[in-house]
Amino acid sequence: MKADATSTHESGMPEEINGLRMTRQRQEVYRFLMGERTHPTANEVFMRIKETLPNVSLATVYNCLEALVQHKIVRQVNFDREPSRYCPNLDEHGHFHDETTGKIHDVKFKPGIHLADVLDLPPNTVINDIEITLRGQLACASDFSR
Amino acid sequence: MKADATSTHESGMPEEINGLRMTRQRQEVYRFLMGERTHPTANEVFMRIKETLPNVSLATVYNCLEALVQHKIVRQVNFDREPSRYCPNLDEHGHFHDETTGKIHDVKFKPGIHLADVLDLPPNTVINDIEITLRGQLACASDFSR
DNA sequence: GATTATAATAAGAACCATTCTAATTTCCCG
DNA sequence: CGGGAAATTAGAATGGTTCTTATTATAATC
Repeated sequence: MKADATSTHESGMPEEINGLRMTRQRQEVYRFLMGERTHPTANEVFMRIKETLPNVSLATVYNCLEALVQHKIVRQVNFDREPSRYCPNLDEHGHFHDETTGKIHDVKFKPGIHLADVLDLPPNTVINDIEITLRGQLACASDFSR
Repeated sequence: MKADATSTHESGMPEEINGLRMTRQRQEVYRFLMGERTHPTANEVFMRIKETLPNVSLATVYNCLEALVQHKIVRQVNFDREPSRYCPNLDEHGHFHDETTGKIHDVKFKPGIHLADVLDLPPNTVINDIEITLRGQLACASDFSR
């Protein structure tokens, strides 16, 4: 029932991103996502930022994530009907779920390729969002190192 | 608690598909999906086959759908976290969700293109499943007619 | 700087697609 | 036909997410 005395702007984060006011909670969610590359779920974000903001609520984490997604600051990634995951990589890319390790990796297109170019869509189709997800096994030595 | 006297094989359906015994319920689910191209949800399948099998249960519809999916007879299609939809088209293809009409359309690749070929994956990666979903608006006159 | 309006947050209840459980029925195979 | 395995049913349970309501923080205005 009682929110923190969340003095909002002590960190080096801008007051707004893409028109979204960066409250303390949104900052923490965003900062965590930027540092993580494991595509965490809402609950994982929640557990992690509770260390910094002990009174944060799960609902707020969902609210923050939704706001970040709607302002195109992070992307929401879904594998089948598993819990949604969140990704700060805004480049056009897909996601590979390694069934051996459980890890999720970003997958880029080969140079010069854009998905819309290889799909057989009617002319003038407007594409607002694309999601590409793969499941499989990575060869042992592979690590997607860049 | 009481199941129908479901005499199984009066129709022209094979007794097995891909090693899956085609019970009456599975037949009805499969037949409906083959006739529909609207990518129905489990509940839509349920409501429809209840007309033929009044005692069918929703759990059975889920069981049937899962069995059909696992035997690669139909595909499960997910848009974000909306209810799963089911698709009898087994060709490699994606799905376009038209936000204007709410309809879902199959999307083919341009001739000769395979998704795995345009992705930048480590060598020897095993891909078990690919899902491509798009959201957007179809130009007015377009209808994906083939 | 104080006041009011608007937006964001917190806590927990509610939602709903899906899965699970237990009992019953059907199918398969001798 | 009989026994065991598989499938079905109905309803309860699950769990990620959303909703509701009250409270708190921020922005706008005086």
